[in-house]
Amino acid sequence: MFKCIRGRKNSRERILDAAAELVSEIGSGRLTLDAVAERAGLSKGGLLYNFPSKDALLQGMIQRMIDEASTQKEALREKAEPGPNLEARLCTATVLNLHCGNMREIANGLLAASSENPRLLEPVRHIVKETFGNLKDTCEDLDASLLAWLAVEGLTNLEMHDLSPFSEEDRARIVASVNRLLHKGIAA
Amino acid sequence: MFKCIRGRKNSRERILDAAAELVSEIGSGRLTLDAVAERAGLSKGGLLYNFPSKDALLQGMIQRMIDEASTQKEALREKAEPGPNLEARLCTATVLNLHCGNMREIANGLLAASSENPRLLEPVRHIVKETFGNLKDTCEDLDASLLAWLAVEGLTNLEMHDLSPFSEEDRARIVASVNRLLHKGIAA
DNA sequence: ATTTATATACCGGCTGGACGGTTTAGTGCA
DNA sequence: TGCACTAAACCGTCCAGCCGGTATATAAAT
Repeated sequence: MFKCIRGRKNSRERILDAAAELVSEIGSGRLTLDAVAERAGLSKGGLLYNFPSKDALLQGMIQRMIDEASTQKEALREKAEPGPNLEARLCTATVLNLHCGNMREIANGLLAASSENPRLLEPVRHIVKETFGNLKDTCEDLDASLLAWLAVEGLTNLEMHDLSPFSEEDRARIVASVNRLLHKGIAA
Repeated sequence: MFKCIRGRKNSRERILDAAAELVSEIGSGRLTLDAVAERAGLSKGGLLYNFPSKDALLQGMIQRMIDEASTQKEALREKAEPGPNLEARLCTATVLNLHCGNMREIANGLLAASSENPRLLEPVRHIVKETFGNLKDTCEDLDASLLAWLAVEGLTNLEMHDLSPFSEEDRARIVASVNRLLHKGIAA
């Protein structure tokens, strides 16, 4: 099992990477199976062998994003410093990680699914709802936690659409502000 | 000039409304000229008479959003209460208005343009950059201003993708938190 | 050991339908 | 006469999904 004769690496991963990159480069509406197959280094038939339809491919992108986020969050929870609003701190850090460095494109499944078939966002809808519930249940300062969460969502959304006007330093400063908000709250 | 014989209302407006609604309902990737024409209550020829290409239509959606935002912002500036971080307060209020009530779909041009042809977002990119510049130049508390701005961006983005888990009360509470943040800042 | 069978992983040409855009011929109002 | 369309046919392109085939690996049978 887990054999991969032709590909050097798991084909599914290569395909998902290719799709995510292409969304960044040419826009979610121009994502075609042919383009993904070429970028991933296999044929269209091979692509459809791994993902039997375009919807399945988009679902795979969404699922990987969710799995990756979940893994990262639990990893962060292990080494989390004690302090207030833990869940919100984990949540913001995860969202920021998902759109940083070599992960920069992993969230592009959102754009692709949203443009092609909004129903594919159902799992994401569920996660968002769950996240909100967690924050409500566990965070000492819900107002600050929500603001922090929404702010990193806003930041990553700007970055996804390539609309961010922020330099690396700007981004760092914003992240620092988010953390300060989560530790100190809004002034009285 | 500005005559509109057949339509009860400006055709261009009806077309833009129809397109924005359709993006909400069927997803930006499934936005077709035929569907827009049907929804707007005119023929495809009539649609292409008003917007000679799909790109032109998307550009029109973006432009209306920008114009609407600019108008609203200046209207808000007239009756703005004195206080800190004026520009950020105008900015957040405008973004929130653009995604509220009968305006709910006006920002959908972003999704449509992003999926079809990301280059059409250039004017938005410019506005975002300018907004950031304004905040930097005029806001007493830049950190709080940026967080507030990004938070409402995050909120409206969730709403655009129909991912928001927030009730009306939740939303009101978040908006109140944003305003508190802009008036009081982050705790020391 | 050799043949046969089956499964895995993939190739790549093809087709049918959808879609953007054009064209043409005509309509009703000012 | 010009403006703002309607109605419908049409064209070329693009693209998802289909399908027959291929190479390799493993298993079973002889």
